Amino acid sequence: MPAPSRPRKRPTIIVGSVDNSSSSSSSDDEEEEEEEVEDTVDDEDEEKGKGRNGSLSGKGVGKKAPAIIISLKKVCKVCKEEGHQAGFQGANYIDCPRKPCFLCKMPGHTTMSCPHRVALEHGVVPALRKNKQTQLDYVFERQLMSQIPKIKPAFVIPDKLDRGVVKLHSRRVTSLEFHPTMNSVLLSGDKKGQIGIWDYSKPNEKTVYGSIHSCIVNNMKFDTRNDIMLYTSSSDGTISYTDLETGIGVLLMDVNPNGWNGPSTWRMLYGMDINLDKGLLLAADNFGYLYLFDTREKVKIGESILIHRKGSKVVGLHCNPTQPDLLLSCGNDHYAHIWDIRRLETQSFLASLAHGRVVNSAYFSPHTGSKILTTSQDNRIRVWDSVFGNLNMPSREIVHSHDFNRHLTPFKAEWDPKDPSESLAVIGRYISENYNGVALHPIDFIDTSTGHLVAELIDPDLTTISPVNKLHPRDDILATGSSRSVFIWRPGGLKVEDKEAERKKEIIFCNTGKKSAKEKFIESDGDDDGDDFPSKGKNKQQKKYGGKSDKSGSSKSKIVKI
DNA sequence: AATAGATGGCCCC
DNA sequence: TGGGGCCCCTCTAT
Repeated sequence: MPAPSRPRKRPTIIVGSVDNSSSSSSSDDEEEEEEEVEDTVDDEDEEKGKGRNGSLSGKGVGKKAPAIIISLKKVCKVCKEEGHQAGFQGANYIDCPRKPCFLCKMPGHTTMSCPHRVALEHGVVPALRKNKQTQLDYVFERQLMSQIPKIKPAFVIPDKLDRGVVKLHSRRVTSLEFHPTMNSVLLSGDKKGQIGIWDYSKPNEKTVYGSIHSCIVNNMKFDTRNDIMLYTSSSDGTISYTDLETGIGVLLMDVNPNGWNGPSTWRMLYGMDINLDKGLLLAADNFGYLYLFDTREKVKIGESILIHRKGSKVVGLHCNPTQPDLLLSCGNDHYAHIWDIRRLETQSFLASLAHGRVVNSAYFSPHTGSKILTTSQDNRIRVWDSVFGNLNMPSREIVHSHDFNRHLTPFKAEWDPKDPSESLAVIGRYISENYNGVALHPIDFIDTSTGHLVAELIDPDLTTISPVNKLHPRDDILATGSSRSVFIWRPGGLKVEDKEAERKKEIIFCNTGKKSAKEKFIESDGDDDGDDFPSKGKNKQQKKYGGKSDKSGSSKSKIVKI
């Protein structure tokens, strides 16, 4: 894949004419809103003006400098050139036409007209050439793939959902994990290091532990042999092993034993996974190194191993569910690597999967472990159908908007662990769509075997981007982390069990009305059913999306089948 | 109500 | 190979 090229640097900002007679700049005849800014600079301010732009001086020579009027012409905020403007117009975002498409990264069109956005399948791009099938592939397909039924899970079928929301965190949610045995217990980690526990069947059962980590909780894994215990990795450079009933934990590993010596040396732990068969905990840092920990003996094993480009962040680690010797890693060096855990040395990977940009996540498929699903910041989800086949090229690339703004948690396409065909994945979408005058960011269900967008989940009260999503291992339930909120979604029919909590709006369940599946907008309805979300969000939403004030305060959430 | 600031990747030198 | 400047459909606090 050609790496998407960023366009070159643009000329510096035009500060306009230093002319106090005519600030009118002729050709702005088109629109009602003349966005000309006039700024009068007098003597003392001129000093500052000089600092920024030396050319301002010299005009007002000699005596008292005349008032300087700076006029800013209507200019594109992206490329700083005149004649067009980028940004929101109502709930539609207009791209700068000089930039490559924000979705597929190709030049010549904008997101509005991108074929991948218009297409129903939301843009599946086949791999450039078909994987050549080897004998191994045929054996593999006959023995393994034949056992994989082609049944899609039920979750994507209903078009009405119940929803629960809770705001446990004071910073954005960075990780989610369902409890392995207690069906309604969800864990959430945030940017500040706090870990929340929420039993969504008993809305008042919420706990937040604030002193386990001091910054971003990047990963949470249960000790499935003793599932009140939780392993967590954090950007504070530690691995903790915490008793969830008491919140008391053990510090298993600290990769900054010498403390803080500035950001250039501070190690942060991103990827982490547990290898149950081998009694191993694997974690990796932001400088490319892998650490091994013996969970039985509670000791670190050997020295750290460089597994990605030196100095680059290792973002994710995943152990193969069926083959304990296989490890998958991904990182900021644009690669995902497959490793043999028995032979871990720098450059000793079994296979290397190239990506256009940073790889946010790489996962083996949940049952057979034979497929690989990756999410890369080049706005592509990639699927390799067989780890035993040709790994030079992905089997499919799916164009999908998740090239994230730096202030968000990276998007990760997550398998549905219940899907026996190992094809359904969920991932939040970055670019918004205009839903009846409101810009919303859906959560997408994608059939990775075809690239089709199977369903998209929207909710008028979910106005923020939802980069963190997890499907329940057994139930038809989706958990979403969006900004500081945690959402639970499930097919309709839920009984509200706690009227008191509902009244206090600590948790909100809403039962949505049935709508035709093809409709891609939200009905506006009255705010009388008592299920509306705190008004703060709503006001903001109306403001932000430009006073068109379609009353979109409905709390209906729905999955729209395409 | 407007805005700063937190923040990471990437490109250039 | 390291540092500085810039990217620009966020979100929140002031």
